[in-house]
Amino acid sequence: MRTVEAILEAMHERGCRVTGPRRVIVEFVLEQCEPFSAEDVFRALRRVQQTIGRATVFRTLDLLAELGVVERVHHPSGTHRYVVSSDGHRHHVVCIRCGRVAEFSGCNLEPILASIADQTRFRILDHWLELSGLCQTCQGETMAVSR
Amino acid sequence: MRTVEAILEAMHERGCRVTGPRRVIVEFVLEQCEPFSAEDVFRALRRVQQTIGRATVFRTLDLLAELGVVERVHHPSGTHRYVVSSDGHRHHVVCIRCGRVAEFSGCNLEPILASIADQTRFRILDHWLELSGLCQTCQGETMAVSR
DNA sequence: GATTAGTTGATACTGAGTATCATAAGGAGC
DNA sequence: GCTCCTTATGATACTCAGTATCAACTAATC
Repeated sequence: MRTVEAILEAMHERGCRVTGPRRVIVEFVLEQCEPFSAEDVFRALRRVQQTIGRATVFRTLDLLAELGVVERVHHPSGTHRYVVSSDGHRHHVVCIRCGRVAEFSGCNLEPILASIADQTRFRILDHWLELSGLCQTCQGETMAVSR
Repeated sequence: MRTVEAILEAMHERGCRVTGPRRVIVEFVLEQCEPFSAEDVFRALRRVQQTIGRATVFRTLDLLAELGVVERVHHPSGTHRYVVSSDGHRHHVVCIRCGRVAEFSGCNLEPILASIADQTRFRILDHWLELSGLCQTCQGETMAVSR
């Protein structure tokens, strides 16, 4: 797990300035354990620091994505979410009822990717596996209330 | 490959009306062999039929997605694209340079999904595997022009 | 042909994200 | 600590994708 200071240091090494707003955003982002939108960050920080600008939030999240601190996740709505990237390669399952997200590791897609590369003649550089379903809680509820 | 008439018939069976705009949109969609945005459809059809409305295009594409005629694909920009779906369960590889899309079948994810369900306690209902990379043509080009 | 419920298109709106630009402030060098 | 230069900021206005509304229209059933 990276610390706020380590991330700000990485920014500095990259030739970026360590500013108040960036520090506040990094601190906020590291506290999140669920995916969040830029708007979430903006709204939460507005409550703490009235003056922070929307553009700054977007810019800083872009920077954090470039630094590998967060990852952009596509949301079915078509908007971006961000997740703090943990070590290793991870994916998410989204609950279609309550929106809860679970992470899982070890997707072991390599053999599949190899056969696809073969089939399509593409060089596969990235993959995005997104699952949806019902979390444990909502499984119970849907027994009663059928959808 | 489905025909325009078969699709309009499916709409009718579903209790939807077969209207002029829907016919025009279905005809246009079936001609596409590359992914397209709703805006693409709107602009192309506006040239042919001045009066078609933006909302109608979005609504009809939604309907076609429900009927399984087209599939929604996420685009790195965060907007939706549509592709005409062929038979069976298929996924796509999108070229990050030219936007070309290749389909592939036989994703064989079942063992992986089972282990994920086990790990997360979710009941997995749907999965979405989307790959990005370089198509054969762009692989050649990037050798010369490094990115 | 009359009826009626689904569909349309114009319009205005929302929400995410970007462009612009004058002002503020980090930090390197002294 | 101070200066200066450059980057970063935030307010604002904008774009773009997609949605909501609603009166007018029309497909399809009788």
